[in-house]
Amino acid sequence: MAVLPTTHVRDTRDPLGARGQQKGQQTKAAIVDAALGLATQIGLEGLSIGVIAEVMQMSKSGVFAHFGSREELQISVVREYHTRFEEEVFFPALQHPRGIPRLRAMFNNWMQRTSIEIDSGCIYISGAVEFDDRSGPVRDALAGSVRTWLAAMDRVVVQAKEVGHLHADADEHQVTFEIHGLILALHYEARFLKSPGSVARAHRGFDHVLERFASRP
Amino acid sequence: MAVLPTTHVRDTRDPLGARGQQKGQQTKAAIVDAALGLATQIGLEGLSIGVIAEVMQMSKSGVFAHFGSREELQISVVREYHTRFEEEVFFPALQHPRGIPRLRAMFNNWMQRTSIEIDSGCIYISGAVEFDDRSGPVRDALAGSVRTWLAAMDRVVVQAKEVGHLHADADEHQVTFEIHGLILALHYEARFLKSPGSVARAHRGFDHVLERFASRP
DNA sequence: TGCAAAATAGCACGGTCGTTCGTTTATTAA
DNA sequence: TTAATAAACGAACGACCGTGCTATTTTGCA
Repeated sequence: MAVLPTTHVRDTRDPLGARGQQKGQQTKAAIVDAALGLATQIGLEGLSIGVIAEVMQMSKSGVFAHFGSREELQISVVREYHTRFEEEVFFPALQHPRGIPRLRAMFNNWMQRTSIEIDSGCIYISGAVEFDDRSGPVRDALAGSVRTWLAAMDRVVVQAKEVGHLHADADEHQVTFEIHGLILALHYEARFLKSPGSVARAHRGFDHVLERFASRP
Repeated sequence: MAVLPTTHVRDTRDPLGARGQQKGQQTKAAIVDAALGLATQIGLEGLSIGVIAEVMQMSKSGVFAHFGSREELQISVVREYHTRFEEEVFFPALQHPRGIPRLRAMFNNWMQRTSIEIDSGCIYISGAVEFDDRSGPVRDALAGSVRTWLAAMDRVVVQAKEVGHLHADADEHQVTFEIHGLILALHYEARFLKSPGSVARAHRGFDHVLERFASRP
């Protein structure tokens, strides 16, 4: 069953690149996209193949065949979310110079995304609750993504120490922990409690963290 | 169906007090207790009457009859959680003098409870995710409980300003917001990510909040 | 002790779920 | 154009769910 190279160039399309996907790959991507949209609202556990099929105007079995199991579908959604999070929050912040500018950019991007997610929900937060005492590949994928992201935050804080913006004995995990708390409080109070003013409070909280850990000249 | 007073003392039992419940009330309380235990682990939405019946060694319909609907059962669980939260976190803190001592006691009790809930889960947190974009009586009960609790925190912060422990222009909502964030970060990083050292970080975060808002002599 | 009322059980219904399987249609490469 | 392959469908399954009925058992009071 080895795939042998053909003697001719495969049509005008490129074999794997840009838009040269097989029909199935396109459909699968569209399903994941739709599923991600649903999952942000009703959670990963709320995902049902029937509902997705309805949204996609496909049969249940048609959707199912692309993944082989509901779990695999959930994992695909987590991976897609991870990619988008990176693209929206992490990479753009790298444009800013190391230290507080980059840290602030990262927080702002994160805030920006969380603010949008006040309406749509965040699977890093809902997923944490849904899978906090379970085990299995979905949980592993989710926790892996979040740990990767928090570790990236840690590195940015370390850089801020290295360039002298934050004082040298600041614990990067402590800084990240407190910032993470602000994001979680924002999500909780704005999305669940519908408290007005939460966004401003998160921003002020971030300033407080910077003040606390800034290097005193 | 008015309950008329009997001419004789009702047996040796007191009519409504301590343990003098009708059999049904006792059973109902036991069901709510079991359901609360389950809900902290698998969430309010994860509650199923069948599983509760199994735990209680009763029939599904026997359990069901006490509540009339699954929703009513969920609300009973929320109310029970509210009561216990008050008893464990709020009331004991009132023993401490107003100002920072009481605020600290309240945070410590909250932390204590959250630390335990690293194993068992917290329905104020899981419930927020499960019901954040839904409406209905369960959501209302949950949001009401949480708002009551956060408002109590606000009052304690205001008192701390009044007695001069925190500076007068500190915004109590900001203080509560940041403290809430610490609790949420603790729950997230300890329960979901299993990161060691989270409890210490939450405590240090609380100290930072106090430093930030303490009145400078 | 007897009797009404309360508590619990048993059973079935309609519904949704993930998954399986055989079939049919659409796509792709020769 | 054709033959092989991929993709999608449709129907059915077993399991679990909340809930509504009607018996049956248990309880509590006279």
